[in-house]
Amino acid sequence: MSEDLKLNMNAYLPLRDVVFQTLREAILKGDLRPGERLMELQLAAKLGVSRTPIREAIRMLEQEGLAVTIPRKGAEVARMTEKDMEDVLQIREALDDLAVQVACDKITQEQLERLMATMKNFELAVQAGDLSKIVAYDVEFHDVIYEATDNPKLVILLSNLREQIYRYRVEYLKEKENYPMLIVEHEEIVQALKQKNKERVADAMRNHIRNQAEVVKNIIREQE
Amino acid sequence: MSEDLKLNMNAYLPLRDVVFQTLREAILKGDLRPGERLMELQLAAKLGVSRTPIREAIRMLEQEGLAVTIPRKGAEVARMTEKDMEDVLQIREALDDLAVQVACDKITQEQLERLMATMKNFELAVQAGDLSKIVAYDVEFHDVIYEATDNPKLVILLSNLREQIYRYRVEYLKEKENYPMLIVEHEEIVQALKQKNKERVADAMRNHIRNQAEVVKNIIREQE
DNA sequence: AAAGTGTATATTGTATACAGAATACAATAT
DNA sequence: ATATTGTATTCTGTATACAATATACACTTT
Repeated sequence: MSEDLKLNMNAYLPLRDVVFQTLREAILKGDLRPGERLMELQLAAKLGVSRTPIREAIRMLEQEGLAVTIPRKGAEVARMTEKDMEDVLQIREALDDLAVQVACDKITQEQLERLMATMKNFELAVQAGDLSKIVAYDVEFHDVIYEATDNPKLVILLSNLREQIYRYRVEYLKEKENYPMLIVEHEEIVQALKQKNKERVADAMRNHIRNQAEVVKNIIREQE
Repeated sequence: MSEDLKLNMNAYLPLRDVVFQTLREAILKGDLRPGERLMELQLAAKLGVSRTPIREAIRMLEQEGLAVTIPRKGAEVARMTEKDMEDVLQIREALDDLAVQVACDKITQEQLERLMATMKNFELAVQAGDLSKIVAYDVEFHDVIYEATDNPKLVILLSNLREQIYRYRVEYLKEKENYPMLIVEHEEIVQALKQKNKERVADAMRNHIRNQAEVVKNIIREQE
């Protein structure tokens, strides 16, 4: 933990939430590395708060699968083996499959338009080579589909799964040569959704997820 | 919160874990009702601990979807509308479908035997009319299948979903006339698993879950 | 050297104190 | 009567103090 974590002091949120968001982002960006210990006093000092909100934020990170705590030993950033990632991806595939099929029935015209707009923005970000926008629009693309399911619990679950994958996937998105395929895959998904063709949309999504899976697993394999 | 919650003082677990288990069980058994406020001081006094472990336990209950907290207002036992339950069941159906298909490939001979033994125990418990055993063996039946997936993250997710359903389903299990169908459904699942017939096993599980779904939704509808 | 023991230190676990926000309710004004 | 304000009270949010445990490391023993 070499970097200066800094709180984004949003006056009216409980500190635990602010701390949670801060630590979460640090983990996702890789500033806090897998296996790194999350020591309460240290974090409290660094963030200028007491241990109480730190502890509560850590409990929340556990929820998300981003931290693991061993009683009387403390918490650390969750490590992920290739097997762990395979497990997560297996679940994500099943739920994304569900999401996209439900979305097929329920997606509104307005959501479809947002989806296309997001896809366009994604392409523009790719052309501009703006990594943070690329990531943001990729996330938004999938979020629109998730929201179209009209199942908030599913949205939360999928966001959570994606989060666990993304902290490795960011590496992948740095490689420009991967963008064209992503764009094609997204377009295929949108086309299938427009046609409300469940089989096609499920195939397209499965293909998209599996391609991600390969890449992410390679990254983990390299790290290990 | 009229009943006396009592801690099961397991010397070496952090109090937050003991409190968590205690509150969790109280919610699942219905001793703490949906919508009931979880007030820190009150709970702390009742359980004979300070607010700190109570607060952390509440954060953990949030994880499980059993509590909801509103900043500066406090926590309450999560309410569930029929729509919420439909959302949960939709997810559970997808994941149980995944679980049972993976189990088809991976289940070991020993696990199959445990499954049959559990089914037998379930039937005996039904004959004896022992509700707590009926519930326990029903849970175990599904747990064996979950574990056969060799995907611990999936096991946790499914246990969590089941938990959200079970606190309503307990009502249903009190009605003896429902048992014969449960037994038949379980048998069908085991048969299909033995044959490693993925389609049949998926159909059987889907049927089992959907029947549950109807019952649970009726119970909620009555409550509302 | 290797294994074990003792002690200092670091870290988590728990209780408590205090500050600030939400709530309930009475008093007042409209 | 209804709405509004003020105030007491209850509750959460946060910091901090103290206790219990784990860890590291020097020291002893074999």
